[in-house]
Amino acid sequence: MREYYSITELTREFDISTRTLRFYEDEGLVQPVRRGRTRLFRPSDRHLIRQIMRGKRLGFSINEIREIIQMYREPPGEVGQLKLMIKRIEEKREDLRQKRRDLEETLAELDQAEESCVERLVELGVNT
Amino acid sequence: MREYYSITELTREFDISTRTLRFYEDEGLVQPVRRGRTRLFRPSDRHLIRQIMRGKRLGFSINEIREIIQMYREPPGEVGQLKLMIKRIEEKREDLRQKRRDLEETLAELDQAEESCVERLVELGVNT
DNA sequence: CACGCGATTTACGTAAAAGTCAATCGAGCA
DNA sequence: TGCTCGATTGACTTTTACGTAAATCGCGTG
Repeated sequence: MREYYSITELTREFDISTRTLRFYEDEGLVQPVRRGRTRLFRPSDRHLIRQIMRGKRLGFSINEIREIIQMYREPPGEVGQLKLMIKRIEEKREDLRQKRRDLEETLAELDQAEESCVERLVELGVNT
Repeated sequence: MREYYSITELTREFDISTRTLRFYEDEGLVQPVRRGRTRLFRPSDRHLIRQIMRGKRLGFSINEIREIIQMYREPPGEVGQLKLMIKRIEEKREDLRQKRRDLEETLAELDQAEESCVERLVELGVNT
């Protein structure tokens, strides 16, 4: 496990720009340490970036991603906070289950669309 | 099956604004017919809106949604176009499969996060 | 017919998520 | 010391997906 990653290493790995990583830092999503002014990203930051990219692919906004990331952290110590956290986690999970239904429906429709295309090709006598 | 829906009916059903529906019309996603200047949405438009909302929840842009919707239409008549269409459909499906992996991973992590919270509650001796 | 009310059009505004550009910095090295 | 090259900072710009406001239209009702 590497100790530090440079900003350009990570931009290449995740195919994003330096501007994007700095934006995520401004937004408090990652907190690279500094040597002078240069950012040094640790494995934990790298892991966070991976989670951010996942969230982006699923269509979550930066704020939603921030909320999700907070859920992965150590549970709070106070009972009220804990119960609130559990409620929020359950809400996010319901959100994801809706996305899953949307996803399966879309996949099914695309399957059908492809089948129609293949059928049409067969009709046209194309050697598949 | 109703013949026509008014714009406000649909804004209520899908919880979106009239501006949004007009925007989708400008973008060519729906094509309501007109009585005078008033838009009349048909069941097919309503179905399209349902598909648009699904796409939005999955984080697709308007352009991507437009592409997906085109895939649902009648297959093209020309062989080259058909093959191209099949290729595009396969790409979109790979996209969706990635989203599904992202989704399952996120759900798993949220499951774990909730479990941690519940454990913590038990430690604190809270009657669940 | 006047009125109210929903719908339309036109145009400008805005928030989110970066992109872009210019100036600057600092570390290594020849 | 001068140079290069990657990194940083700050400011401004852009794109997407609508929001909002103002003026207008037209239809049904009293």
